[in-house]
Amino acid sequence: MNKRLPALSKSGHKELAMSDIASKAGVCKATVSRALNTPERVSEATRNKVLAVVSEMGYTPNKLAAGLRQGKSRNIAIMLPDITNPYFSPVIRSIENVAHRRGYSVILNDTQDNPVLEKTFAGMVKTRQVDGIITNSSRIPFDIDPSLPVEEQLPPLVNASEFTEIDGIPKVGVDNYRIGVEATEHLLRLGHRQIGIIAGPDSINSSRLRETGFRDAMKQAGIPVDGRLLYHGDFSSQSGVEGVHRLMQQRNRPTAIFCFGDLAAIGAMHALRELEYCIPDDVSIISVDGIALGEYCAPPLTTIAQPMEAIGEKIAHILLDLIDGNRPAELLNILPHKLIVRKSTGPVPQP
Amino acid sequence: MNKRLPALSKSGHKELAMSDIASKAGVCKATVSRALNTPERVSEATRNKVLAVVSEMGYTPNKLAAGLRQGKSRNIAIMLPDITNPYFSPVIRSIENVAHRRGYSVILNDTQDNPVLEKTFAGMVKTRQVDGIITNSSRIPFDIDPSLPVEEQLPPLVNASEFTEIDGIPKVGVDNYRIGVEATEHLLRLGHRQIGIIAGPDSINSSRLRETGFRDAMKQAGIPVDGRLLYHGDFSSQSGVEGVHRLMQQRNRPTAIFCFGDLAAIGAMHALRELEYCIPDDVSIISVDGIALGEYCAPPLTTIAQPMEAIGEKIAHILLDLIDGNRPAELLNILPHKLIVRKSTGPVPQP
DNA sequence: ACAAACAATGAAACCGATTTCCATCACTTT
DNA sequence: AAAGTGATGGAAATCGGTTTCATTGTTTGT
Repeated sequence: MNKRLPALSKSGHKELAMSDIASKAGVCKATVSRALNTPERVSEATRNKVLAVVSEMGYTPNKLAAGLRQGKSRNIAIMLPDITNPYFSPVIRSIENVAHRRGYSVILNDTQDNPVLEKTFAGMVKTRQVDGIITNSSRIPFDIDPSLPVEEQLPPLVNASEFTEIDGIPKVGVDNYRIGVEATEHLLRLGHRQIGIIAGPDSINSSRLRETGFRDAMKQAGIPVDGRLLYHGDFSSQSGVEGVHRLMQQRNRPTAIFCFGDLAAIGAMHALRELEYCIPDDVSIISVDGIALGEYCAPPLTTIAQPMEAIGEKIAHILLDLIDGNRPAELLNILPHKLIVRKSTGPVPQP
Repeated sequence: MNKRLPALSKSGHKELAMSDIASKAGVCKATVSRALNTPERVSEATRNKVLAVVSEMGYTPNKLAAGLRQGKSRNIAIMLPDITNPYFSPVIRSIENVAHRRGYSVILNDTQDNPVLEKTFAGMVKTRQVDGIITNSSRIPFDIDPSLPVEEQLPPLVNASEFTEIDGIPKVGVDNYRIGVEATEHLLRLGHRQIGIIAGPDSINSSRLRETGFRDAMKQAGIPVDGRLLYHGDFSSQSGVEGVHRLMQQRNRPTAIFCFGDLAAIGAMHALRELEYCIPDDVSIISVDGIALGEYCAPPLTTIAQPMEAIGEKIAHILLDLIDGNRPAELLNILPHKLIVRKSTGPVPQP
């Protein structure tokens, strides 16, 4: 039927191969490869000749071929539960920046927090499509045999933001327990005693840790925690709305709400405004993340900011070091968070 | 010095190759390949035997090798000016979804709107790292010879959101002129006569088009456009703040502002609140994009929403079709936008 | 019953780089 | 002057698949 065409590109000519450069320059392929990759191993004269031909003909080596030979794709993958959460954007951006500087490209995987998809994407390292993986999940998408050392069973892997319990895996993130404590302490300092939380799912580590920090800070201050003031959402704005509805209908209404993510806080503030509560005069709101938009909320959001850029850079460097065969100096990398006090928190209302 | 180790993986064993499966199954490589890729070309008995060995040994083919032979990486790249803009997230997510369903992975490139970086990333198609590219820019990062047909000079490429003037390139986006017209008409319908705009850079096509739509709608209504009510920012929230400062200090203050992006609108609303203007009682705000957060603004943002998911899907399908050698039915794909009226626009204030 | 068509599979070429191994050749060194 | 050293670069192996081509055995058609 349809005659098979020779493997030509659309424009009708085959892509240049290294052998074309070699013959044009009157050397062999190996020399071209050396001139390009290890210039010091080739005489200056030859190198210049080769390089001239290369740029004259506009040659670019085929990375798939190089990758096949070297067993490296020079790609890394980043798996995230939800690319729509603005928390991730700056992290991704700095990962991408570092990767690019170090000669790697970044493949993005939105897993929707779905373990099946996580496993699928994790397969990309077996297929050599990527050399390493960044996960933002408390699950790691590989089966490990607990009787053997973890490092020997895993590909280059960095666990970011959300930590697995498994040891031996490099982790980069913040101290969620301290964040929980400090957010609560900020509210306590302002005189709040009825404090509600809009947490994340209990299955999520960072959420549990923040909650523990909250409880410990409350206990420290000698204030009993009212279980009805604890709402578990999913970090979304919508869950912030629902959390406020739930919390504000309690007899013992909170005068302050600690949201476990800026997105939820934005939803919470929206719901409070709709219910005609004033922020912070009736209810204070504090949250965690430090997304750029927090500054433009009504009122501007008090939040504990995570150093997203620094996190991204650290993640990328550790992963690429791992790929280069270098274990990181520290397995657990906790980066400093920072309380940013804006207008959404204020003194407890006088009754 | 350091003895070169044999090419073993960390866990001390070489990755399985197709030949291992072949010998274990008592067939040749070609048959394994066929059993995996074109099962109908292999007898049922052989196929089952091969598949059994494959799953028993946990074999996954090396995609770099396949890619090299086929001249395809099964990766696509998406270049964006700023991954931090929440407009892009849903677009990326649906591109990624479609790509995944069709067997492709997505490489992300944050170009920071930098033409040099754009060219660098565009090089990924020459190196065979990706099979096609999605650009969100009015520049295309390839040199084209105007005397030759465009299609023959370019790799599979889809131009999204921001269009180049060059014909012959598949484009997916919205009708920015109509968006400009309709946003303006909405304000006119509410009785506004002094309308300001916080536009994007004049170098950006979509911004110019929206501005033209705005001007035409004004002319249609017989209202002269006051040049001092036209502010050109960069779509950022900060530029929204600055735009408001500029616009509200004019003698002829606007009673409504049309922002060319939700992020800018959020900044604008923030600045208005700080200056103690009421929205929409003193000033109405309308914008374009339809990011999720618009619903949670104070007040909720009236905006002309772009169908981000649909855009992403269309982009991905066209690009992958192009890679498969199929030209799209339409080069210019304009998807329907939708005015979402919320609380940030209202009738013109009575003086 | 015999040619033609077809299905199933193996052998080998191929994709395009990198890397190993080896042969030169020019210098030192003794 | 012989031997050792280092720089240079070519030939060929290699990475791990896919695809072409040839071979064999089995149907089908007349």
